[in-house]
Amino acid sequence: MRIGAAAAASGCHIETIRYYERVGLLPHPARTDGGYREYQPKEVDRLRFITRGRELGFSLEEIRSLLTLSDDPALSCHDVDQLARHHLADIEQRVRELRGIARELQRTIASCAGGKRGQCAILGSLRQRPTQG
Amino acid sequence: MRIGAAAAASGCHIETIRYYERVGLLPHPARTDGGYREYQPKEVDRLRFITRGRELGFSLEEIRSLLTLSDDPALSCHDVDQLARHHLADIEQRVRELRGIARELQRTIASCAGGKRGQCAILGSLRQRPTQG
DNA sequence: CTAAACCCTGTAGTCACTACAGGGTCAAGC
DNA sequence: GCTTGACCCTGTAGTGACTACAGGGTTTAG
Repeated sequence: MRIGAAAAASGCHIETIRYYERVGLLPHPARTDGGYREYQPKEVDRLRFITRGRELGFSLEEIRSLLTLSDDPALSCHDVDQLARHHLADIEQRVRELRGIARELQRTIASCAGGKRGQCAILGSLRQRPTQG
Repeated sequence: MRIGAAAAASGCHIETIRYYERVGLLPHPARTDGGYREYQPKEVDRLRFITRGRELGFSLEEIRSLLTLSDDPALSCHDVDQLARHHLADIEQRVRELRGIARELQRTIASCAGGKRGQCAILGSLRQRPTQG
């Protein structure tokens, strides 16, 4: 199939597919006489693997590792597990940080209380050092 | 004060200060005879406002808006409030997404169960479509 | 035969920095 | 006066993961 169909099958933009090829995540596919990329089912599977990994928030480098592990016939499940756990820990850390930020914003917005006067609590909070709590 | 001191006072890297100046978030400061940037307290305050906004996850464009609103003598508190609420909604959306990803990863990791056999549940999950749940 | 849909390459833009090369300035110590 | 080192300057290029575009070529349907 050609790149448009591969894009439709994988939920990945055409430009992104070419980008993945450029950075070496996808092999160079065969070409038609007219110079069009011609993808085999196996290559589309690989592309889906990548997009799925992206959906799960893995970086392209992490996906590169996962692909290497996946290609390995003597499948080292332990390495995959380690990578996934590490990634999970990263995500959980990000969630904690964002929740902290959200709490602080909520507090700031609440203290604004529709104030019609010249003193804006939100701007005031930005002018100050972070509240520790 | 010079840029190094301004960096220390604001918790912002020297290169980042120059970058903010380049993109127009900070005014061009006065220069010493030797060509060094010379910052006034007011400019350091502005820099702190920016770094604080970044800590709260505002984009530089959002901070640009906040600075404009902050500079406005007829302070439009409503606009500030709207911007902050919108930003909060963005963050909460991001947290929901990340939590969804974390849940899915947890499930996948759990189903791996230290398997010593050739079938890795994590890689298997990546080879498939997203689970809908 | 023509128009539209599809595809190609190569380059540059996005965001918010960060790193570097290759210089200049300034203060302290000898 | 001279050297050493800390500090600063400009300009450019790199990061990650794309995205957008210019300026072309190919294929297919009517």
